[in-house]
Amino acid sequence: MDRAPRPLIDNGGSSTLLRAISRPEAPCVPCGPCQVRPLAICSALTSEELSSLANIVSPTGLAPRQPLFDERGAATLFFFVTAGAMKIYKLLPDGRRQITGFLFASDFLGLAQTSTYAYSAEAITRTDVCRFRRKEFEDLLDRFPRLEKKLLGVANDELAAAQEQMLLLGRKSARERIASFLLALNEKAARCGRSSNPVWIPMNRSDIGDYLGLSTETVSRTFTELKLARILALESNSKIRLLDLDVIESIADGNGA
Amino acid sequence: MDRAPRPLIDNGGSSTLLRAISRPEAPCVPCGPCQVRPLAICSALTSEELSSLANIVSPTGLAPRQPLFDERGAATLFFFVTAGAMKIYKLLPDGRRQITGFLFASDFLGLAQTSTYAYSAEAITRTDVCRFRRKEFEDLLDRFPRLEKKLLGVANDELAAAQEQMLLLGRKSARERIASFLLALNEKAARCGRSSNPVWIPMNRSDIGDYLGLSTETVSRTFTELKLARILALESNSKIRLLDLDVIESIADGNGA
DNA sequence: CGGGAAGTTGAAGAGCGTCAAAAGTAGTGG
DNA sequence: CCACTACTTTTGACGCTCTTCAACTTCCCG
Repeated sequence: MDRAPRPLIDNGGSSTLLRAISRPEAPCVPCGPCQVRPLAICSALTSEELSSLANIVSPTGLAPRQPLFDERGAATLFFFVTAGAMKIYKLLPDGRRQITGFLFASDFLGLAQTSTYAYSAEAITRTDVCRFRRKEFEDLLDRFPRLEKKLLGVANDELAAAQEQMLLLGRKSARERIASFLLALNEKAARCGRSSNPVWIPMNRSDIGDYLGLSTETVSRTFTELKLARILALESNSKIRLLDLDVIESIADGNGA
Repeated sequence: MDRAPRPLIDNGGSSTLLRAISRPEAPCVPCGPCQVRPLAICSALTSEELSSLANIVSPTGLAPRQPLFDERGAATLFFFVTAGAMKIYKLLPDGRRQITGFLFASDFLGLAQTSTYAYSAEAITRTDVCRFRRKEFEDLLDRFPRLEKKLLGVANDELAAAQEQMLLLGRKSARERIASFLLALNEKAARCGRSSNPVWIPMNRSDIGDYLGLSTETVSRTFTELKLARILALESNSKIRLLDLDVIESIADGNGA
């Protein structure tokens, strides 16, 4: 049943075992050829500052379904995603799950104010991350105020996105949730230089349900419904074309037919 | 019908009219006698730095139901709450509302990365706020890195709280939502030096519903249910005693009977 | 191909929303 | 102080959306 790869970080006990998987193909100056830097907060750094960053980074690869860290685990590391897709989520004791975000190249995760992580993180596809020791990264923040300012800006953007998601979870219908989700995913893809419309949907129906507060069945039924209404087309289960952005937008905002 | 006081800031049109209501009782050095400073981010400042802050602050009073600013209005100002209670919320075009947070003394609001506010803010009770011009406050952040660091910390805490709220909205039952809400409100009151258990509930049932993604009727019914189960007692409609914190906690976490 | 996971579809039921009305509460003015 | 009004809260009846459970189909990878 449990075919998931073992976690990168095992914080189950009191020991803080690190089983880092260094990529063989990782260059000596890891940040040099980085493709996502212009979009990531690293863009706030000069090239000298960047080499300070490069000194403390460990490029790491994750297999699909491989956990990166667990809620309540000691928050000793901090990450940038440079390729692939991840999900972060919280669990209730009985197994109910709320996915609070999907992360793609240029996103970061693991920034905790507390000593433990507030959520779990797991790879969806094959994923590459840049790993930093928390302490070293915080030292860097002290030395490079521009980096800290950028981080504050991103944190604020995420807060705004979280509030938008609360509106979705608290007040939108299943149809409106799906429309909002696809629209947001498509816009983020466009903004971050990934292919948009058709938009890549790396997560499965169960993940989408746990992100939108719906069951997998309702997600599936709603996709079918929108497909029959010729509002969207599934080019494959993981690639969706939005046929009329205006209509989808009006559905997402609650004005839809 | 519309008995709400006029907004403090009118950003309806293109004009940016400021109708600030200076409190007559506001002292010349407004931050000097501030009661909430130890809890607010101002605690990161030395007394010299504090006087720089005091130079640019305008203490302002709000009547119950008085709007402070509106979603999409130009984000020119930034606020600390020093007394009272406020709510921040987002609306859908058809009037559905999601309250994304309740704010009390020592909380701040209005920090936007964009040129416009991402949510509306309105006083629940008579409320006092410290008002800053955004530009001046940002200059202060550049001069006092400790203040910026503190702000980043608070933003991170709020992000964690937002994720907890997503779990609530996406995956918890009405009973679990009410239990989580009362527990969180009680804990925050204790943490911020307000009276806890009985906890002060300044918002009405409709506000609670719009915060928890429920109808007012369901909020009322659930209160009645928990009251009959002798889990909580209403000392008045705005003062609730939690009779068994352990039971309430287990309900909030989804283990409740 | 073949087996297992992921996705879809159907039927039935639960939980919460909606509508409606009663009860409680607060503010106002005689 | 009490009556009048308006709003908030509570309670009840009913219906709808979404969940649950189950069976079936499709997809994917060895």
